[in-house]
Amino acid sequence: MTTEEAQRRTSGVSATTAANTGEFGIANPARSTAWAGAVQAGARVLPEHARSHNRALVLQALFRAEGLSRADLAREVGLTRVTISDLIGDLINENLVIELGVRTDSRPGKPATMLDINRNGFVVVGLDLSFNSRFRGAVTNLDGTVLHREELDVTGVTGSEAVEATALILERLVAAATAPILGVGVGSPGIVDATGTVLSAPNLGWKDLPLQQILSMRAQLPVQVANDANIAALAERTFGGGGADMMLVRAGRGVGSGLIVGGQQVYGSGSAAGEIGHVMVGTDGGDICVCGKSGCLETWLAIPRIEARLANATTEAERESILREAGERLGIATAPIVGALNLGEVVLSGPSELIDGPLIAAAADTLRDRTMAEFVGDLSVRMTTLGRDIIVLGAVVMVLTGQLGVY
Amino acid sequence: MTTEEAQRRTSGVSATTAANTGEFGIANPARSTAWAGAVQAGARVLPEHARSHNRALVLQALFRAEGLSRADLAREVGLTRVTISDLIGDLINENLVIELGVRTDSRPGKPATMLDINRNGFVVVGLDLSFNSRFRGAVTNLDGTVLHREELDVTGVTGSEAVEATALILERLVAAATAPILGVGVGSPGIVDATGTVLSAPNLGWKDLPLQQILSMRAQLPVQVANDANIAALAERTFGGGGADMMLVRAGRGVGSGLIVGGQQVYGSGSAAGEIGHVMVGTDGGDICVCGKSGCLETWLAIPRIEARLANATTEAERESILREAGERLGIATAPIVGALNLGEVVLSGPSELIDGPLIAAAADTLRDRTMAEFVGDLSVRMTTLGRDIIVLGAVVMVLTGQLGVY
DNA sequence: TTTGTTAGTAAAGGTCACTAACAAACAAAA
DNA sequence: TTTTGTTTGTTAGTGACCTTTACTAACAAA
Repeated sequence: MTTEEAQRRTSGVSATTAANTGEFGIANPARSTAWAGAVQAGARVLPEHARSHNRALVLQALFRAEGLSRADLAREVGLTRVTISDLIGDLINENLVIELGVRTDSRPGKPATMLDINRNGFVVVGLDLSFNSRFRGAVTNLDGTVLHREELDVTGVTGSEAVEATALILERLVAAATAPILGVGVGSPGIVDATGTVLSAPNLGWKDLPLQQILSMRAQLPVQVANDANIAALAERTFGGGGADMMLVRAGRGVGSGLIVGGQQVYGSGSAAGEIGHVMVGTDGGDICVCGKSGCLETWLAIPRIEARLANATTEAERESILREAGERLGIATAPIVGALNLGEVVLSGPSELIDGPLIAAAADTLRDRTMAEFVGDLSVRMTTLGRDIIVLGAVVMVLTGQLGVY
Repeated sequence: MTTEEAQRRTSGVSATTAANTGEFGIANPARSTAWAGAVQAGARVLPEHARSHNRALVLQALFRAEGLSRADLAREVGLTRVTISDLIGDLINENLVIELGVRTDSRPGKPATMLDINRNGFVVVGLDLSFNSRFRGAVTNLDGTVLHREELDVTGVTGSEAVEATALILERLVAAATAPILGVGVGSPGIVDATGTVLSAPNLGWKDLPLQQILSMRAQLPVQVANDANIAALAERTFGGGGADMMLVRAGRGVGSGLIVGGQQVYGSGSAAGEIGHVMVGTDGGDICVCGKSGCLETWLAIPRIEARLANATTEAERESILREAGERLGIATAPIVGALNLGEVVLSGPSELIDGPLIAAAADTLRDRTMAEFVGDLSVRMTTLGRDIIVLGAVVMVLTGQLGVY
């Protein structure tokens, strides 16, 4: 690896950069500048943690509204101009923030120096392993704007071959990066624990696979791995305008979901939050599922199942009835969740030609019928606006949160 | 009010005590020493916030394991002995911590001075407004040990009369306090927002009632109000051995629940989290509910409904069948919630002669049948161990959390 | 008596954000 | 044009906080 490559491949954020350019060195540990990182259950807090929290706040403010001056930030965040200047000084040194020049509009006082996140100074790599037959990945800037895409056919590929395929597409993406890589985010199907170990992903034949560790060693970069539907919820929250109490349901080969409760991602007692595909819906039977039960949500909502039913439909009315039934079943299954968590939003992700129409309308109707209007009156049931990139974007959010504390 | 009374009634925790003894002064604002309080969305963090967080950690450690020395605390919390000594100095000055004497067991080195929370130095007042015909309340020490109880018949009492009744029982409890009162916690039925305003409590005829503000003014004490089932979940978490991902379902006149997700209480987008009584269960109809729908969870699980059905049962088998059906319906309704949140525990609260038996067994069976064993394999479905005091204890937890940051 | 260990305190040092004060740069009024 | 007032960003000094280092007190074991 040449020096330039090392330069490009290694995030310049950490002060330990120089030590990490060796091919077999240890990758940068994920910097938990997010406050949440410091305040995990029963962790002491030092002034330096306050500093990283405030630093993350500044970055967040710059993320959300571009074109802020130091004084603007001071007002926004609540710190003094002095402290903001100090923090911004650090951030500029780390090349995370840049000065855009003086504010042009005419008003009294010294003209302000406009600042912004260095949106193109770093890139993020996002990987989507959720499709059955192909892995997808992208290089994005810090905005989530896709700069480069890669796809890889993985039909029938499982086990360690699938790991190799993941490493291969990651390698290609890393090679395509035009700026230092802040980190790598991976959305994997199955159950993924907090350490990025895939506890179980039947489709890929993975069990207790420490994917984060493997990829991090290979790429010499900070890597974060999480469940695909879960990070889709993250993406919707950050880039799709999702609220603080939200559920994202993803219909594909199977059915999964991700939950944001009180602004926080839900992980669950066994890292299996969102796994609603094999919850039985209703009390009137249903088709047999691969899991052995009858009438699982997946038998109603999985895309192959819907397509199979639609294949027998001859009229438009039949087609609509099939889609409405799928939506109804989704409504029946999610009504207790929406009620118990008092969710404000249910967002759907999947092929829009099937989902965005009678299905989603029926789901909304059913949800309203089966819950108390007083509690869920302003419930919004809608399609995601992020389309097929939602997993990749979720991976980006994961990296931004993990490395910069931005969310 | 005499000086002694003022002394007793006012928490000695705050440095502003002297200013708050006036009959019509403003009560101590709730001290948010908890870190969560300081780190609400987008709040800057100063070194002093770190201090209060660490202080709360020390208090928590002392709460959980009594008989710790300063050096033990240093090891436990991760701060140095010097810092712990400093924090403990403050806490002893505020009478929140006491020295128990030197450790007696024989080991090398200087014998340690044992410390403990001053468990009887302060009391907490808890109020339970959840019963239809009577308000209940208790004075407890910081352990949650009940020192004194009060009950008040409120059959048919609603609206402002119910507020007066609440104030009356609170007054009696305050008069019975034998130590400075740390704060007052109130568990109210209905929907209660973060400011302690009862947005809606049909049974009591309350709507947009700022109960926390009213009681706080009357009693000149910090008051916190929340939904009854929600704080029951808090109680179960702190005093009942509940885990970090847990649901507590409370069957009474109606059906409510409280959720702990990732160790945090769930509030919901409209402060209505846990309201599952009027979620429809199954797809095969059911009795008409007061809300107009058919087959709401309440029509299956509310105690009056169960009792009405049992009145017609002649044999033990019939009785058991009725209870099993109620449990099944509970299982059907909660299965999607347990699956989506990957809960580790479902705890029931209510009259144990009805719930603790076929009902809970059927609920557990149904939950396991309708979810994926792989995800909820170690799901525990059980009765609360806290009995009728659960709401009062929840109120205590709320005060401990709000005033001391302990949870 | 000596040695080693543990508890708690004291002093010094570094980090962090604050207040106060100031120069630079501008608009608008005089 | 000069003066006044406003806004920005920086410098200097202060206080809060936790750490490291160093110390004394008190004990067990050899």
